[in-house]
Amino acid sequence: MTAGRDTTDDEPTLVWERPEPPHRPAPSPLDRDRIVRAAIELADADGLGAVSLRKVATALDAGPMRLYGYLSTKDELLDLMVDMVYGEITSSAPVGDDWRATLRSLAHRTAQAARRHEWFADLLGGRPHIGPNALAYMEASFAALDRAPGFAGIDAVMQAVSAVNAYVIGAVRSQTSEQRAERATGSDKQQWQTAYGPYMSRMLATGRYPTLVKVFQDATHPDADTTFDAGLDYILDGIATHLSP
Amino acid sequence: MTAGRDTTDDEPTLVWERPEPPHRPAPSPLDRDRIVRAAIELADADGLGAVSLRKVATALDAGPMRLYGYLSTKDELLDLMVDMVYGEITSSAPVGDDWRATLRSLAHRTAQAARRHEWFADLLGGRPHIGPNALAYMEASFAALDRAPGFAGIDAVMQAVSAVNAYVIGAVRSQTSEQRAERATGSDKQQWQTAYGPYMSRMLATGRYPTLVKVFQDATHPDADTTFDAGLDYILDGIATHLSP
DNA sequence: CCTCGATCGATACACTGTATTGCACAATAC
DNA sequence: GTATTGTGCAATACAGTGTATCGATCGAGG
Repeated sequence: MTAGRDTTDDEPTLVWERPEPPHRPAPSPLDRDRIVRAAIELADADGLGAVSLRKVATALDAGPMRLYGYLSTKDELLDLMVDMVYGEITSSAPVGDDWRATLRSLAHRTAQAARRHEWFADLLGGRPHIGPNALAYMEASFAALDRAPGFAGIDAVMQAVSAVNAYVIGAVRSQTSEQRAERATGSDKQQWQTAYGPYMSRMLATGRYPTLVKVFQDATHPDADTTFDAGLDYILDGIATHLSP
Repeated sequence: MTAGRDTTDDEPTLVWERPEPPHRPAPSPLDRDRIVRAAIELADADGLGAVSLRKVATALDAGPMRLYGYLSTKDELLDLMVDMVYGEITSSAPVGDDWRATLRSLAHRTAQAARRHEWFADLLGGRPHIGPNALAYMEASFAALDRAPGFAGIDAVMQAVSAVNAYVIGAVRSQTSEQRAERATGSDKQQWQTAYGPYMSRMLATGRYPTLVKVFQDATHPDADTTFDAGLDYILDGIATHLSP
């Protein structure tokens, strides 16, 4: 009405059909941190398998190839995700004076982070972690032991750190595996029984695993935290007993 | 010549062009073990990424879909691969009377198997291992501690086994990661220096990692076996000191 | 000899990571 | 002012993945 333009004339009005710029629709500056955060959000919600460059890109209103301006490969994205979690772990790290307390705190924070980000365990230890935050994690561990008395030289410190790290990696993986199993059965033990029960019953009935039968029957399966702490204490005690007096 | 048959007559001679049956070209019975072995061969040679159902199938002179008669999913194949390695580990397992010797032996055999099969570490601990050989591994661990004096009940046994397993998983992963790094640099330390050297130098120069600097400078980096054994001893000692007298 | 049921191959589909290509704009040179 | 250059993005393309579906072909049973 007002302008008197009808859509019957299609050719000239086509210019009106483009209220948005043909290209560059608000390019949305898009730095690495936003990319990594989007990827982590996807992974937290739907698992590592849901992290594809296409999905990350569309979550940021961009084409897949756009990411290659900030990343050179998908593995690099995964590395950055891992390092961001290390950032969560080392942020506000308590600088205790006791080396055992410091290592325990780092281990606990790692386990907590792995509970928040189930995919973390899948990436942990798979390739060298040398991002800035992973280095900060290592620095905190080494520094705690380096300050402590009794450690005979830097080599002893390194062996202790390696041992604790190995344990944490394995324990976190086990914890995540258990967490997944629990969640997959709908937080209901009955389904697990019906899913794996027959197989396990058949296996245990073969008589080849007498001790496992006892374990299944008698053991009170403690929660993951207790097991995690118990193992951690084994290692820390083992390290402590090897200190020079 | 001899038979006087020319290829100009194509129609009737076509039957000679089929020396092999049109379908079922020697169906090659193909059981699960052969499939798993082929997959392991591929993984050993070119890594886990080279294990695709198509490649495994063609290695067995079969179409990809043929495998689905024996496997229901690719993850199942990976599980079977893992369990076959557990079979290598537990085959001819020494039944020592000393629980520490038994656990140490199992750990060492695991580490050796992981060296033979670099992909093993990637799969280790990622999902529950409940194959027959993995169960045998667990049975051996549990039995060793169950026979041993000093363990107060099956719960103590379970916590000890969990701790050792977690350590072994993490240590094997670290070992494999290191093995890959060494191999990737052409078994030459110079290349690693030029590849990651600049980045590491920059990072260490920031002054945020003073202890890491010391470690890089002063530490004599021992071989993987020594570190592995040292950590294992920490755990075993820690467990031993927690025994009831 | 014929039919039925199982088995296997071919095809197809949605999806992956990434190389390449081409185009629309910004900034620069005259 | 116009012409040119360069840059960054999107579109396209490709090889490869796991797996569902569909026919054809074979053996066995009547």
